[in-house]
Amino acid sequence: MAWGRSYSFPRAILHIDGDSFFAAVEISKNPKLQGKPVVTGKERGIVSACTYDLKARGVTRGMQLHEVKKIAPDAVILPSDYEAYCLFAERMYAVVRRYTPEVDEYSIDECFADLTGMRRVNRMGYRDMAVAIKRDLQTELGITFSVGLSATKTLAKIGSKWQKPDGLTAIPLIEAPNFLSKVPVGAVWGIGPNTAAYLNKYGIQSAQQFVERDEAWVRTHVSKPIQETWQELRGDIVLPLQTEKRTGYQSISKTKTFTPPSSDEGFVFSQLSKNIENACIKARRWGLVSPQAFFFLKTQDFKYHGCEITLPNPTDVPHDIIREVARHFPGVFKKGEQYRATGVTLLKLSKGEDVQLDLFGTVRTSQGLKLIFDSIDTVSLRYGKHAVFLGSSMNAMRFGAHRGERGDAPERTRQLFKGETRRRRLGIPMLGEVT
DNA sequence: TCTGGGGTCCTAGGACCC
DNA sequence: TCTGGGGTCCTAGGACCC
Repeated sequence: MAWGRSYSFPRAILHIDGDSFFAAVEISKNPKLQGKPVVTGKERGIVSACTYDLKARGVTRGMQLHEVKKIAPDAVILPSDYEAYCLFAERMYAVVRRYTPEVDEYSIDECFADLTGMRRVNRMGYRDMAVAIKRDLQTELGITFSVGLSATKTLAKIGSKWQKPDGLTAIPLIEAPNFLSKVPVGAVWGIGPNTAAYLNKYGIQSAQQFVERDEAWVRTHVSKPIQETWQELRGDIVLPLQTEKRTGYQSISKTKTFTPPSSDEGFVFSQLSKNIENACIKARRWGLVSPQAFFFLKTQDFKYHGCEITLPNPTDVPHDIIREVARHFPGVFKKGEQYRATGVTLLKLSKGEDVQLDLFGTVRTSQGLKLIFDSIDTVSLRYGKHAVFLGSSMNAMRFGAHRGERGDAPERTRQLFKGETRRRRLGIPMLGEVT
């Protein structure tokens, strides 16, 4: 059995969680903010992250920023700076890698590390390693972290959550029952509200009560992911660390809420096309192509109406997708309905076979660009200037010329479209002309 | 939870085939 | 035409996470 590979003895898994990460990065970037109540998420109008003093005053994630201002007029509200957060995340991973190569870059503000077998190399025990890593992170990043040390990812997560911010909690297996009896089962990583309610029905309130169920019960009563959680809580590793870098995505989605909501068909479609463009930008960045996409419209009462479409060929070009979406859009859009958001998901992504096309990379890129602009033009033509936020004179071009006016308000556009069938309005019969 | 955006995996059940 | 049994593939939808 290879040293360090066997899971038959307990392992030392660390979970590291940045405290109010985005807000903390902002403060680290700009020390003048030190000690001030900081909120990020300005661009979305809701709280992405906030400092602990604000949490203590009742500010929560997702809260509307105008609510925040009422509670805390002194709050410093900043837009998100994802580049900085990514940079800090990279620095976090790098610090941890000084102690072990086995690092799982779980998310932008969290990671797992397997310290097993590193005691000789680092000349210290596991707990001391956790202390040292935490200290290094704080010194070098100027941010505090909460850390959990235990035998599995799930248990380490419970540890890092145990004391926040700036905590360090080790849960040796022998002490696990004590800890787990104080943890509500719904607070366990992987057990959401639905599963928690389900387990409660069987008299399971604490994580420990779940652990105490026997294997037969678990096999027959909960799904595979929850069975795995059960094993992890008992100290058996079933969720190994993921130490490989991400190479792509299974799916890419883009959604955007607009306020106020709209019942204007052209406007809603234009939002969708914008999302498609953005999704394609991301797909191209990763060299991925999609053979299938899903789009949806979200009504004001948060109902989703959508449609899955098969693309003529795997693609990363918005033009290809917008064309197909336009075909199915009229079947999904309901007149008079108020929509608050649209979204698109590119599905079943695979690597575009551009490996040998690299030679023609520039050609390919410029073709792509051309097509993108083609599609922008196409959409602008069909759906009005709202379709993309560049062309300002579409309605003038298509309708204004003979009407001697420009229709820019959604209501106006609707008036202009009066008398035409929806299909006609959406320009479907003209697809051939534009391509 | 009066609700933003981006992901992953699992499962039940239908379609289809022998 | 009806009946039985069993396998695989696919999809819609659920649940969860950050």
